[in-house]
Amino acid sequence: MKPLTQKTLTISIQDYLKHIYELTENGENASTNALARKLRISAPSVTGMVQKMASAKPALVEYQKHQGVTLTKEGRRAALEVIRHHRLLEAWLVQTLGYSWDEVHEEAERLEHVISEDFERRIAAAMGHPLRDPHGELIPTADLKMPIEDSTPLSALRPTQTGTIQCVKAADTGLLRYLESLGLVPGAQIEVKEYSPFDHNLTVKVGRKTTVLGMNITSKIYIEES
Amino acid sequence: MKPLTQKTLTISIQDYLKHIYELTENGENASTNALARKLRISAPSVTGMVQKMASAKPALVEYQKHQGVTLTKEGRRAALEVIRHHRLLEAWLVQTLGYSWDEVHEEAERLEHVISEDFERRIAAAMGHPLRDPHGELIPTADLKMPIEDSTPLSALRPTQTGTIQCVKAADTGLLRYLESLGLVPGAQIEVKEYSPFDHNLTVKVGRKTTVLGMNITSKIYIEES
DNA sequence: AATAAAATTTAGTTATGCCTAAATTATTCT
DNA sequence: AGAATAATTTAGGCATAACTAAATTTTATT
Repeated sequence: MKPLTQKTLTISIQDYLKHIYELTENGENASTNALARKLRISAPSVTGMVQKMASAKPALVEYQKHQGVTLTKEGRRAALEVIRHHRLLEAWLVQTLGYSWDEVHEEAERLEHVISEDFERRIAAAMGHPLRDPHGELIPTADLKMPIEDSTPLSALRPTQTGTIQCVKAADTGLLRYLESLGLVPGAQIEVKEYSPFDHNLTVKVGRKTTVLGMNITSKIYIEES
Repeated sequence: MKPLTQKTLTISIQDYLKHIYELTENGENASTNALARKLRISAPSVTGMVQKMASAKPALVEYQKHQGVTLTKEGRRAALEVIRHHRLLEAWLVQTLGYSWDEVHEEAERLEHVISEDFERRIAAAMGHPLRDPHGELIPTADLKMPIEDSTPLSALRPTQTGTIQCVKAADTGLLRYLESLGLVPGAQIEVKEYSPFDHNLTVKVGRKTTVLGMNITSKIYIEES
């Protein structure tokens, strides 16, 4: 008996659902292997749990051997509930406790599983039912529909095109701090100056700063064109 | 496979510690049976876990067969940490989200285990480092000392004595609502009118209301005499 | 089409935290 | 003190969610 770990590193069903949702947003099925990588557990563990979630009543996922998983209506609702919690919490932490956008993710990650529906309603109301979180990500509605994102990845823009940053799809603290230092935050005006066909790098101007950005970044920033 | 319960109703070490703290506040050891009743699990389960907590390094409790449990310094710190979280959260939920004092307990019960030290610091600072929660219970300090409670149980007062309600030690929603309807909330002035030696009932006057209270209630209300 | 490589599942194991039933130890009563 | 009762622990078991190693199925290559 050493430090008495307990706190079983068991992954909650909610986390399974959330990650399956993220993997299937593009319409594809999520492979059990991809899920395993994302959840940082072994592939057999995922297969086992996915089989249970599929044979639960009501079923949370659809699953066929070697075909990967998708969410059922039930499963999707549960996933959107967690995502709504997460994003409302991020907004709430920033607005009322002065967290910065690079600090909120971890905290929200833990809180999202334990807040009540009452708590959810109260913070949503207190903030005037926000549509997006501090990164600009859309917040699922109270009736658990995901609004449609109409902005385009920065990576799809070409020189002379301009727009407003709508959303930055990233959770990593270091990256977020870096992007903020460049002014690459939701609401910022951006103009594409140059495009390099070799590596798909874009040279962009934000405020009075000009920066060269790689695909790894431009694919994560979403723009409302103007 | 039915509704897929998961969410192991496993009791966290933090909860064990919190309940042991509550049972040993009066200086006595906590019996494993009393703990079992409080945690609503079987006595053997408690014995097993308590043995682990005692042989963990660092040990969280001291335990000898048939002698019950007490907290070690480590264990007490961990317990006070959770209690501090709980009470700060209750205060914060009331102050910033408009919860009433009878609604906060459950929510705080779940949140207390997942908030970060950073979160704790932020809400404490935002509220100006409150000394008591909405029920008047003392909040352990940031360095994890429990302040000393200097008020007396209402049950110890006798006619003509007066004072201010300092603290109401109750968590039950119904009881709290009832007490609030009688004006029996922290800060209220109270005067003892009559004492019944048979059943120890007290007749008290709060505001312009006069009420007869049984021991079950008077033992839970703490008064600062005046 | 056959074979090699990769992805995925099955089989079997482990650790944990709970349980019930039985055994033991402590306490109370006459 | 001795017997009856109550409190507590030991023993043995079960369920769950993870794991590794082996088997199988799918996909890619020649």
